[in-house]
Amino acid sequence: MKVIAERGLEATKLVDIARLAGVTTGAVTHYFSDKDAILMAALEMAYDIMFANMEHVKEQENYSFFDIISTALPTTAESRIAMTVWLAFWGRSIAEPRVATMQLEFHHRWQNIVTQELMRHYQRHRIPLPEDLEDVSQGITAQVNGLIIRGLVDGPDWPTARLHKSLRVYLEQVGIHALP
Amino acid sequence: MKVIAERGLEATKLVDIARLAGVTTGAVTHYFSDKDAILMAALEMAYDIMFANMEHVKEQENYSFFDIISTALPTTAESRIAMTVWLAFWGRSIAEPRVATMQLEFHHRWQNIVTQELMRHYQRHRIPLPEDLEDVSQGITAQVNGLIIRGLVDGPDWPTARLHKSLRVYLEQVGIHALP
DNA sequence: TTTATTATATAATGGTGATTATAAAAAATC
DNA sequence: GATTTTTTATAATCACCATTATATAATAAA
Repeated sequence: MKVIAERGLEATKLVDIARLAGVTTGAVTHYFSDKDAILMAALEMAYDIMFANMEHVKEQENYSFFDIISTALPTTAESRIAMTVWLAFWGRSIAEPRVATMQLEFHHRWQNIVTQELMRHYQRHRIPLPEDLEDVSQGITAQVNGLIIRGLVDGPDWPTARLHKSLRVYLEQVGIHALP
Repeated sequence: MKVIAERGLEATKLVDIARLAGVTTGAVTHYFSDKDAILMAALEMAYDIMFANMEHVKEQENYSFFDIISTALPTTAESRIAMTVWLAFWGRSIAEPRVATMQLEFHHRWQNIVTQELMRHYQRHRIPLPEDLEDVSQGITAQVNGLIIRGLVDGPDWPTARLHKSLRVYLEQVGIHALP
């Protein structure tokens, strides 16, 4: 993940991965069938980290919908790397069906969590569920995806505070306040 | 652009480009300094097409804000190819500063047009400009970017109608109706 | 028409890096 | 302690493809 996030997907060589891990290519190839398997493992790990961060928030007794969603934003060094990997693979999913499948699979998992947490929010605050719950959920995801790109590419212009504010404003516009 | 959109950025060979153009690599290399120059030209062309589409809408006597920004959505074969190229290059902009610079440059150009058209919308409909005009504009861009990704990757699930509806709902949520 | 210039094709070169093979070292099993 | 298995390193191979070079064809200029 570190190599991909630093060098980009195409410039990622096995030697670089090995060197960063403090071993040689022999050690790396011993554990993976081929390079593709390594790259796919990196993508999988990126998503795992994101989901783990969400789970971590859920463990708190009082968390808001915002807290859950904002874990996807590239605001920490760790999540920045993870989301950079995420972004790097979109280009590849154009041509490689296996990558596309994995991206979609994880996407739906994410989408489900968002919808679920959205329902929790409404119920907690005694707000009747909107008819277009699914649409609201999809809209939130689109907004978050857009913000992730901004945060990654336009880093200096989009520090954590701005990303958070932007997301908060959006959620308020669709009637979701930031309270736990 | 066609080759990139079909095969992906990394799998794009000079031979493929030449073949699709009906010539050999000799003809291609004669007009470009190197492969990178070809790829950059493709990215530039993708943006040019998008901007041209916007200009085309502007030429109509009655157009809405929605009409302008919906041109970015991958709803036609042409815009689909253009936006696929756009997506493919995000991954590359991680590591290659020249790509990142170009992407940012074009992004700001796009952002300016959105802000401008947003002002036009408010003025046309005698709505006072909101204080956070810039934020609204940025939010719209984030939403559109997110929808572009969905449309490209989740194609069958996100046909033109759904993309349009989703965008329309978002705009209404931020107080922008779809009338010309 | 002749010559110069440009366009295209074909072929040769060379670098890069994944993959594979072999060997040595380390760890586990007996 | 001996031997098998696993791990890691080093080296060799091999394919791929951008780049360069050379040759031919087409067009323009004289």
